[in-house]
Amino acid sequence: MRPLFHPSVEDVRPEAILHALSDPERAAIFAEISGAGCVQACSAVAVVGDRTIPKSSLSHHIKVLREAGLIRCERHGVEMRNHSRCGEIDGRFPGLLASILSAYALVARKVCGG
Amino acid sequence: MRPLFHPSVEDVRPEAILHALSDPERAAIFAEISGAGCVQACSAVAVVGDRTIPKSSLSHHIKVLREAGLIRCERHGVEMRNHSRCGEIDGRFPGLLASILSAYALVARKVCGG
DNA sequence: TTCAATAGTTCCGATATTCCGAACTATGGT
DNA sequence: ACCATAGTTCGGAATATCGGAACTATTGAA
Repeated sequence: MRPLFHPSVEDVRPEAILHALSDPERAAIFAEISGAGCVQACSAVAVVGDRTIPKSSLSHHIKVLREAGLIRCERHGVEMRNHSRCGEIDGRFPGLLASILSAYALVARKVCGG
Repeated sequence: MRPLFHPSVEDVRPEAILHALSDPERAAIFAEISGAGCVQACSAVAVVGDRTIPKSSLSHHIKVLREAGLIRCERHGVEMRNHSRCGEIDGRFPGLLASILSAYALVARKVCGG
């Protein structure tokens, strides 16, 4: 299998990032990947909140995140490992990802009453 | 004409903001409204870059920005005045709008070679 | 009050996107 | 070679977006 396409940092576009993260499920997936630094396998993030995401949808979400430049995906044996590109992106668009993830975290906290 | 719906600040959702600003034209419109503090009439923002936006599309963009909580719209006589709600939103999601607008500004600068 | 001009909204068909089950592909173990 | 595991692609239904044409709201003039 040929290596997956990843945009270089300088090709990353703000609209792609915002679009990718404008889906709360995708944002949650990205937050988990970023939090863990490296999340092993798509299946590891297949449950968001109380909903199990169908694997075709999950595959699509991962692809959107990858093509937006937000994550880096590598195959290790039979599974895929997803790494956040948070650091790279932050170098280019300082504070962007942090403020987006904080915004979602704030709302999640409120909704859950935690 | 009954007053337009505007969400209160605490009802503003991150996904709505990101979705609204994930369209570069809409982001440009919002940037202009925010820059001017108050932009008079939709027609004042009807040209983005080198493209003139059809008025039905513009009306739609303004509606999306309004319903996301990003702008406040008031009719003054025959025209609409659009105010940025940047301050309110920043109180709730600190740094979010600033980093998004900066990201777009950075890319625009690069593309235009200015 | 009637008419015209201006500013924006709504309608609706064409196009594009999203969602997800089913079928398919890739890799590792036996 | 075969099976199991992990993920991707296909395809069609549901949904969203775009924009021209028709419509509505407001002001000002006759």
